[in-house]
Amino acid sequence: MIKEAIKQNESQSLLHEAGFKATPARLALLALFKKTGKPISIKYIQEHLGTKDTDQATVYRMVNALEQSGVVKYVDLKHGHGHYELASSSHHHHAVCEKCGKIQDVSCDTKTLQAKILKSSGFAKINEHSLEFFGICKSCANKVK
Amino acid sequence: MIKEAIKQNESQSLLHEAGFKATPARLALLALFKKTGKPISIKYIQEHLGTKDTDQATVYRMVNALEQSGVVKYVDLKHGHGHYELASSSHHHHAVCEKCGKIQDVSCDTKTLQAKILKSSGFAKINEHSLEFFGICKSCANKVK
DNA sequence: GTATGTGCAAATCGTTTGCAAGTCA
DNA sequence: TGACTTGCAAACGATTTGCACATAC
Repeated sequence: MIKEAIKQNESQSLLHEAGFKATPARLALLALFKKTGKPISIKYIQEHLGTKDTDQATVYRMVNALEQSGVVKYVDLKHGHGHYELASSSHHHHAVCEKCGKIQDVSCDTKTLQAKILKSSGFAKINEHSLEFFGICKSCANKVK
Repeated sequence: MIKEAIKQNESQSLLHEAGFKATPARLALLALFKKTGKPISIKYIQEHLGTKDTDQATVYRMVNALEQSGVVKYVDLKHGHGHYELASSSHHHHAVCEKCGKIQDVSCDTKTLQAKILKSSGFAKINEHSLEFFGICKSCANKVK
């Protein structure tokens, strides 16, 4: 598949540019991130990486390395463990359904928000912020009557 | 001290209303929350509860119980472990200095924010949100030149 | 007196690390 | 070849749990 080949090359370059070797596990990880498009857990990654098991330690190491180089982003969804997603997509946050766990992207006017905080907090610089919403999605609301 | 007595009675009623017994450890915990006024860690709680050591397990149990009854709030400051603060104070968020760990309260227009999200997310209800800022406070910025 | 709360130790969960062996460039 | 990666197992820190004892009401 030409399409697949292109995608793989993209990932390969991405890794090389970040200073990493393009190993099968890493390519599979990036493909998984692209495929799901949502924040996923370490466990989920492990179970969906491919046919052969990739060690937990390796998954953690890959994800941490990619996080430090800015390729992926850590997200805390209050599930007791971390979630990660590709950082490449535009800046956004999440709404998490407390019933079914469904995750919805939510846009965010970063500049306004951070500028406001900068003023009121007395900080010299705001590097980043986390913003997550927790509630009930419509389909769950309907189910429960 | 009359003032102390009043405070203790307040805490006592608070606990009773939430369905808990007013044990010394719990009263001390509430007093500590009131005194510090900032999100604190389990470790900090353990070390500052009073003269005699309170077991870790007890601290966790107290804090979880109080969280479930809505008396305290869990805050994730990306320190690798949870922080807690009294929920009674007005709704606000935090700016955390990545250098010195200083925590600054930040106000937040909850209604506007949640209403906006409600519209754009397609959720039936938003129960809560987390919003934390990470940056460099002024005194750290000055130190580093 | 009885339901709750506590201390202690062991268990569990998520995550990190040391080291020897394997792989990409 | 040589630096970077991986697997495995052990270590680790945060949090939870089982159980016998202690305490608030």
